[in-house]
Amino acid sequence: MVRLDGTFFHRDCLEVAPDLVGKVICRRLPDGTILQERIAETEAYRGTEDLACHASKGRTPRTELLYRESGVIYVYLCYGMHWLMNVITGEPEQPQGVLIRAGEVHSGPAKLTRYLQIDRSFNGGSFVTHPDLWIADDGFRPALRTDVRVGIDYAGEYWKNRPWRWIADKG
DNA sequence: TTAGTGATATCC
DNA sequence: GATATCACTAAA
Repeated sequence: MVRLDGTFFHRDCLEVAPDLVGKVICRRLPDGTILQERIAETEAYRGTEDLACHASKGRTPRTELLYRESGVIYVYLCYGMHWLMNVITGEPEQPQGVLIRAGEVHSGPAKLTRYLQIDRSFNGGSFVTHPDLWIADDGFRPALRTDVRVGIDYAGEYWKNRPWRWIADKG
């Protein structure tokens, strides 16, 4: 198991998102327990022109993290009760990131963060340096398939139909 | 299909 | 200060 470093995340989100599927997300709890789960699904959000990307709404305190350096952890609350976790990718000042959409065991972005006990306290940290949250490569390379992104009907026909969701193929 | 929940942005 | 919106989930 090798922890992913800055060079892994320092690429376009359209490269990082498929590469993240099959990687192992690791979380050390306060009592020392280490949780691990393989990533089964990711989505890419790319730039201000991508109407599904939060940065398309403008640069605000909330979206500021998208402009930070790759590897930064972006966690936000959705529908008042669900924490969603992203990793920032690409060049600083170019807002883009990858949503960790599901694990092998816990399907659904909010189920995964609930299992891993991730909340806003991780927002602004980094997958490269955080002592209790990181992503590792154990050499496994799953077969992938793609699909459109979920829950972005508001983004218009073009962006809604980008095949920017990557899913580990079963079997 | 719908309720539940609260941060965020936008409009007074 | 008020309101509308939202990268979701569970129950029915």
